[in-house]
Amino acid sequence: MARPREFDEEKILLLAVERFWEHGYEATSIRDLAQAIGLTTASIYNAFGDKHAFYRKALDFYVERSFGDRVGRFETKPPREAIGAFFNEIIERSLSDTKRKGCMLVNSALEVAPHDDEFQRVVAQVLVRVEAFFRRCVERGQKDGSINRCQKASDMAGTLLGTLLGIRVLARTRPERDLLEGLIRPVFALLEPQSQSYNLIS
Amino acid sequence: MARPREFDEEKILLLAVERFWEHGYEATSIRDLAQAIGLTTASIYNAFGDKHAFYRKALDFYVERSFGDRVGRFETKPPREAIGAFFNEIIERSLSDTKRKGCMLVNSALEVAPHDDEFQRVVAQVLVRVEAFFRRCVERGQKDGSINRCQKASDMAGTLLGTLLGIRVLARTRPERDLLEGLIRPVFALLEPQSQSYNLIS
DNA sequence: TGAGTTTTAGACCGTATGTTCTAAAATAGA
DNA sequence: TCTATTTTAGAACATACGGTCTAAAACTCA
Repeated sequence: MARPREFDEEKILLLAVERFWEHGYEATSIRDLAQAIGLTTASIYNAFGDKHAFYRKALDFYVERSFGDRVGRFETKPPREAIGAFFNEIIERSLSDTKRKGCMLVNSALEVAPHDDEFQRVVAQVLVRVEAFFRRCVERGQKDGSINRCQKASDMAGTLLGTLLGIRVLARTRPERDLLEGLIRPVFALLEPQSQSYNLIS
Repeated sequence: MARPREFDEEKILLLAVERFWEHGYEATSIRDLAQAIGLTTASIYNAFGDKHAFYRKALDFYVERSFGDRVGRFETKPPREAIGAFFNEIIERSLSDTKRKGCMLVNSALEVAPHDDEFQRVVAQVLVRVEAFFRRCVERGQKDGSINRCQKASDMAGTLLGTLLGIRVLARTRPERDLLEGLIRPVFALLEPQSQSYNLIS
């Protein structure tokens, strides 16, 4: 038919994610991207549309990489463990994030979603997915007795989602292990079947 | 001495905060600001320095308005009430935030702090202040028996700070009352002296 | 009133932005 | 091998950016 592409779309998206993730939407120019990726701006426009569409594709790519498999992976574990492993991974990730990129979804939630209905929907949808994952974990745990039944599963799922988002914000300016590990302790205690009798101080 | 200023610095800062808050640092141009404020760019540069310094002044102004008096106001109340009132106010504020501006400090934590040491310090300092406020509340409550002693005050303060930040992120894309009020219920239960026996479902 | 000083208005500077154009290069099918 | 089609490279376009300059305006103090 015609001249074939000289690049691998997946590799391009990986590099695009990297830059959008680190600098955000506004502070990343098409020329930045072109140089980092090794393409001309014309090729980017030809292959991905305009900047808005390119960011959208990068974000989708990021989301699928970050949540797609992860949620499934954790969901096979016992509920308490699943939640614990999820948070531990987030904390380790946050602490080893030397470039302070944070979470691209959270970044998008604050930078682009509030002024753009499309991104608003996309981000909200992912947050709903994460919340649903937490709720399923809590419900399973409450059924098998490994998670405290004092709180409604939906409330607990919200708390876990809020805590997750809080960690991602906090770690961006204060990536301190003590702080992050300390703040999840009470939340985990909340899940513990008889948490109030454990962790007693003095 | 010389020609006097034609504007009131406080009114200018209020308008500048409004725009920086709504659109962020990158997406707000000096011309945007000049027009919104009713000054020329020359006057802005003359009075406030460059864009970076102007944003810094706007952020400081915002912080003092938002945290300065508030923390003091709440600190006179009984500890549990102080924390409860604080969160209720945040939730009401988030739900009535029709422009979805969120919290300018959180926005700064994600947009400017990670790439700028000065803002990194400023934001971290405010977060430390808020955390300290929560810790003082928890410590007072644990002393007078109104707050559960199962968790360390510093851990609880972290949890409260994380929850606060989480709410501010979540509300930006999903400003739903049920979600926000639900998510703080388990956190409040954690404070309750014998929370596990209350809030029992079925 | 006049000298000195600061603020104002708006043109201006160089650069960067998102995006498109032109033309060459590279393929597939006839 | 020729034609059709697509992707490339990079110049080009219009606009917007952060920031400065010039000159007039507006004041204080002598």
